[in-house]
Amino acid sequence: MGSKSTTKRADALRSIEAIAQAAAECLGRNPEASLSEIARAAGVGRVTLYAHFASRAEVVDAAMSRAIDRGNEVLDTIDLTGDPLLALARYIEAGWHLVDQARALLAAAQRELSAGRIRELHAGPAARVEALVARGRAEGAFRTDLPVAWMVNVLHAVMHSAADEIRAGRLTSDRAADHITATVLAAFTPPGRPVPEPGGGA
Amino acid sequence: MGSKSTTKRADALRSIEAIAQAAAECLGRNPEASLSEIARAAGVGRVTLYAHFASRAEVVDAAMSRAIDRGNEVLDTIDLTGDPLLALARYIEAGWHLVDQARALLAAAQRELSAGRIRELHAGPAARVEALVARGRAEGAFRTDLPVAWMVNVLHAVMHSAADEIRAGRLTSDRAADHITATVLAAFTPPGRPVPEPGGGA
DNA sequence: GCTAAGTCGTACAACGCTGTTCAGGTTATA
DNA sequence: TATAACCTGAACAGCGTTGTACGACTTAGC
Repeated sequence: MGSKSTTKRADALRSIEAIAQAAAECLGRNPEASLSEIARAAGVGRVTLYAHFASRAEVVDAAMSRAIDRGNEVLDTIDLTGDPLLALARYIEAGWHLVDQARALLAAAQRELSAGRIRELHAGPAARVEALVARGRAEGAFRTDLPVAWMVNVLHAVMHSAADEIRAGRLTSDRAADHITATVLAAFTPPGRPVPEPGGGA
Repeated sequence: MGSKSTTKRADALRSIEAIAQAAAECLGRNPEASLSEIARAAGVGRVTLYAHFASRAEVVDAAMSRAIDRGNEVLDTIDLTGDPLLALARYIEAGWHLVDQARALLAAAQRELSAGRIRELHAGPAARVEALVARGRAEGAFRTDLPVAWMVNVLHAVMHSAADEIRAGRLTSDRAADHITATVLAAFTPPGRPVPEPGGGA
């Protein structure tokens, strides 16, 4: 069943895409954005939105899925092998603003979607970062006196913190990655070992 | 004018206090808590709430002021002099959960109050922490290759992160302060210098 | 060019929240 | 104990949101 339902008009597919994209943008800015706002941002009537998505939850789910996919695409282009310090620096450089947009979206999702669905969506990208941290610990590059989950959380917390600073006008976008990297690499350094010099390495 | 209005019944003062306290609690849990919810939590009728506060904004302001006052009281009991590392550890130990409750409250305030009013309320406590960080830098205990504002932000971000982890059930409350301290002290260590051993010091 | 799929604006009902009014009951305070 | 201050529930208007229904228009696809 469902093999013939592929008969969607190109017109409709374009609308669905526009809505999902607008939803990701609007909810990324404000987790409480209304469906009217999203429809308007998509250049589509509010009724049209309801023609494709039965409820608000479905719209949020679509936006979330879209953002996760985008994130996975970006993550795929990053080399997370080799020296864990450099790998982490590459991850931060490429992903900090992407991770930030996902946060507000996540806030919307947490009110609209089931906890299981959220875990299901979030699991993929999270696993890769966890693996990187775990490898860094195993190779002696990162400290092991704190849980992996805690370290991953710190990493993301500092990324979000940078986004907040930018929104507040206290930090410029081009310096964000350097600040985050310097901070996190120091936080991850094993006790007793010297903190790496920023920009120094290789 | 207004000199005779001191004639408030003890009854009324108790209600106002109960409402402010309930508001701080409810908004601390959920920034979108309705006034009905707050009134119910205060054990007071919704109309009574409007008898004392003209608008939602006034309730939020009262809750925020209350939380700030409480924070200042706690901060006053903490010795922020001496070794900056130990002072920072003392600050974290005493204030991390207090700072966390203030966050959700701040989120409510940012939607209801003017930016100026928020700065006015927030300035006091923020200044003390900034001073501590600045002193630590001047004495060579903390790194100086990152802005003070950024370091303060990192400190708070990691505190909030701990609160999130507790809510998610991945961290127990009694270990939070140790994790935060170990992480932040490492993040603040000047490049090239060894990160302090957790619990080591004095 | 015909037809069905898609879109549009308007309008509707239902809901929850805010803020106000009113009439009647309770309690502090002098 | 008298009285004014206080508290209360119920009820109302106004607003924005969600979700649905309708009739008319436009467009994709054969």
